[in-house]
Amino acid sequence: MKCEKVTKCRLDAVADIIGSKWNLMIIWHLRDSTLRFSELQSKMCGINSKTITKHLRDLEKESIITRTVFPEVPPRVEYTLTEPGRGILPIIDAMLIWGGKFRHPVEGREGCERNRIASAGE
Amino acid sequence: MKCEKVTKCRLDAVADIIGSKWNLMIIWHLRDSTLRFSELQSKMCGINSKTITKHLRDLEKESIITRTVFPEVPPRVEYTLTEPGRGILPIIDAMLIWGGKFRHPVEGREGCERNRIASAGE
DNA sequence: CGGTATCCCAGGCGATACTG
DNA sequence: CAGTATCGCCTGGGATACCG
Repeated sequence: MKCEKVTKCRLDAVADIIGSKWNLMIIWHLRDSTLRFSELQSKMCGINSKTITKHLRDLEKESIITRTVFPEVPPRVEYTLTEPGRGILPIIDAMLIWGGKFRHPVEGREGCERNRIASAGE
Repeated sequence: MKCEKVTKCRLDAVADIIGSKWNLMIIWHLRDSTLRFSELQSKMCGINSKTITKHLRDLEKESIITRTVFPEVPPRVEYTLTEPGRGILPIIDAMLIWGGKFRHPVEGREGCERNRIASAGE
């Protein structure tokens, strides 16, 4: 039976990486600077450490980011985009542009749902 | 606390559409022709009708595809990409190109996981 | 600090059956 | 043909707690 087009399956594979919200965000946040675990976590609306770890590991496995551990006393781990990883940036840009063109601007006031509760009083 | 960048949240929204494997595939298959429900379904490794229906409805709601019902005796429903929808095509292209550049070609023999079972031998 | 382990629920998706 | 309904598994991901 098999799928009639390989294209589709390729797409399928690529979508596993590009298709994940979290992956996209990690890559995006790493766009112009190396970040540490905690920095990433806080930038991403306080995403769960379990979740972020998983995606970080995936991206590392896919050679999209590199993970550097500094064996210091207060442990430090830094994440950086690799070259292949940087190749995704233009794609994200395109997505954002598309979003800007066809979707209503979304003022930004609503932020992400995840910390609407946290910012409660706000 | 709030996310420091709106960009991220935008990305989040766009990822809801572009970030879904199925959505991507539907859009891709519609790239150069209108297709009927069953055509789409068979092109996509025999994806479940429930699943495909859901995504089709989502995309329709987002004005990425249009759904045309022909009130004929054997019912016919056709799906077509809208203009905004076509705007996603270049992005998918970029994804595919990226995939081709940085990931090993993936000969295609493995097809999609979903019917590896069907092709058993593996 | 940077995780891992555990629990748990909501949702995604497949299979199957049924309908207009 | 083009769905909808139901069931049931599995993963994603949040919360919490603990560790090197």
